[in-house]
Amino acid sequence: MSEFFINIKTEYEGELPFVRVRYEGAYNLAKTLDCGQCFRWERVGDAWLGVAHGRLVSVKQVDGELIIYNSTKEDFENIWCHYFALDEDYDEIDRELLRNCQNPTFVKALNKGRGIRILHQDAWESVCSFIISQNNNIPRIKKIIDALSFALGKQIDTKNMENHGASGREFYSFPTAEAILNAGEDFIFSLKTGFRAKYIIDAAQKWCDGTVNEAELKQIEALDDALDYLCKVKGIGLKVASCALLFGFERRDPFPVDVWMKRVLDKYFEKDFSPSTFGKYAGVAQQYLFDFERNQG
DNA sequence: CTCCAGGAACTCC
DNA sequence: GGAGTTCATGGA
Repeated sequence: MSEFFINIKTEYEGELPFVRVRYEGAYNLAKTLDCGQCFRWERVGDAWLGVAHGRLVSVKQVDGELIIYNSTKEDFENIWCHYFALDEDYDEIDRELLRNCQNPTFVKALNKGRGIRILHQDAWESVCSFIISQNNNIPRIKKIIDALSFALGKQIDTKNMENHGASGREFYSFPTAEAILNAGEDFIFSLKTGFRAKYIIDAAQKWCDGTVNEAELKQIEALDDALDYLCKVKGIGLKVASCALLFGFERRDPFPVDVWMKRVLDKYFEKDFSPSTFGKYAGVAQQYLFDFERNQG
């Protein structure tokens, strides 16, 4: 995969390292970071500032390139190339989806949504974030995740990032399961998590004691088995499990069905349509349809 | 005031 | 095994 980007080199803006990446195929950074799959990015001018995998970076898209500030060539190869899905061939993914489904609304959604990519987020962060997402709206999900991170995460150095929106601010990594478990349910509840506090604690408990093991879960091939595995956690049902697997466990076959997706399927698809029709990239199709129903329809 | 938000557990039948 | 209710919170 790194041969795609063989010519990437670390450049500097003052003492701030950055990389410039010419990507292959369609890429829509704004939609990718603002389509509801992630909750820790904010727009700063023409760039996006955010924390992922315990690091603070600023990203912008310009003339067929992504520029990632506060990243060296090594960070790019080890973290950001995969995180931003720059190592995947979305032209091929789109072709595969269109081979499997010619529903006119889906074709329209794909054409409008082309460039959305599914990030590769941290597994625990995905599990926890989508527990918080249940019966909640995106602005408030972000608030709660910020509060959790501020209270229990590790502070991140903002050195050299002052000119990218970090001036006078503090940034924190997403807290580990251990940190959340140690904080206790009452504290988690005090961060306005509501009825989800006990679910977050149960997830942290099972993550820490090995009942839910990231490596083990990633080994499971059958989607239904992986969903069942995550549903061992109280507060994780089919939809949250699907999101967590899609966004945090390297899978592209889960198809999360939420209130928006129910509307789409109800309005534009035949009654007995199964999302498995989309095949191994069903999750990408879901993102196109989600974007279509929320922002285009 | 009511309704809703990237739902899931619980309680009935 | 479905249908209805409940759960915190905040914004529209």
